[in-house]
Amino acid sequence: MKLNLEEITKELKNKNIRLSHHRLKVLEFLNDNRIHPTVDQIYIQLHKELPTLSKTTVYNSLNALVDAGLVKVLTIEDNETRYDIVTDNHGHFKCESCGKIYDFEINLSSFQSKDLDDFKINNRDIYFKGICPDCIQQ
Amino acid sequence: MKLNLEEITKELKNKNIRLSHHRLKVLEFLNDNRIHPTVDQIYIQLHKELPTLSKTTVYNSLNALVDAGLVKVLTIEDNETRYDIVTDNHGHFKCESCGKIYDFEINLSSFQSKDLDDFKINNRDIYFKGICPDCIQQ
DNA sequence: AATAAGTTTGTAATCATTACAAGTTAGCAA
DNA sequence: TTGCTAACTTGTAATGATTACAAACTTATT
Ligand SMILES: [Mn+2]
Ligand SMILES: [Mn+2]
Ligand SMILES: [Zn+2]
Ligand SMILES: [Zn+2]
Repeated sequence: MKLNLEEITKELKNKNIRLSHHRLKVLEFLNDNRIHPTVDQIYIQLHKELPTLSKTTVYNSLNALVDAGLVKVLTIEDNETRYDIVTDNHGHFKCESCGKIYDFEINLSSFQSKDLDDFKINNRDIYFKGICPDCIQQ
Repeated sequence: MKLNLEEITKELKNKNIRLSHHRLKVLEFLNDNRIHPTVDQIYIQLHKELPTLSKTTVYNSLNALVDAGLVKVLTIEDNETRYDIVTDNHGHFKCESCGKIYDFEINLSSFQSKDLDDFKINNRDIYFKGICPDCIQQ
């Protein structure tokens, strides 16, 4: 999938965030590598192309992109923050054997609970864990 | 609700974990304060009664209780691990205004995703965020 | 080109969590 | 009851992720 730069620049402009060279690289990485990467995975890879890139910039860029709503944070594991360029609602499954994170489609609006009738829900995260088919076969 | 000590001791024994004085205190705190507390909240409170208690012991105790399946970890926020003595499946809602975490009932097994037909699911976490009724009224 | 606002960098600081070694306690068996 | 051993607790040090900050740099606008 190709990034729509005009669209993205517009989104960012609303929040006085510039689409700098490095931020674009981070976006490209997320777009080309749909693996819900950690900061380190992004940094190590991009640093090969951009030797002057600092890890702080990766953090700054990701925070700016999250603020602009272009990227979503995943806290499926408590010791590693991951990032997802797909912001449409979907569920995440982490394999406890190989560590891979899978997307799955799920109708989140069907998750109604009477207990929440009077609550304003802004965000829904669904995290499952278990064993993926590849690892079951071993 | 009263803790069933025999039951708990048996659970722990299976894993060679003793129900020591401090662990029992941590369990009691979780049982009496259904607020999904952080390590710090537990430590600060218990330290008043047990001045020699160290924070490491709170971590050790919680890890042991989680290993034994008596306590569940919540990673609803990436910068603070929380703990729940209620291990039955239920959802969690965090109010972005007051920070309070609410339980809600939800039938997780009734929501299947075809994408996960071949996956073995061990754990399901549902985290919602938004504004709670108390904060909406302000 | 001048300007101002936003960005990047490197380093230092912070915060949560774990590692470790030494001393203490609990549970079991003699 | 006593002693033994494994498990537990403690304090401190180490680790790892993330943020703070100031100086240098870049970008967009005039
Ligand atoms: Mn995803
Ligand atoms: Mn709960
Ligand atoms: Zn797997
Ligand atoms: Zn609230």
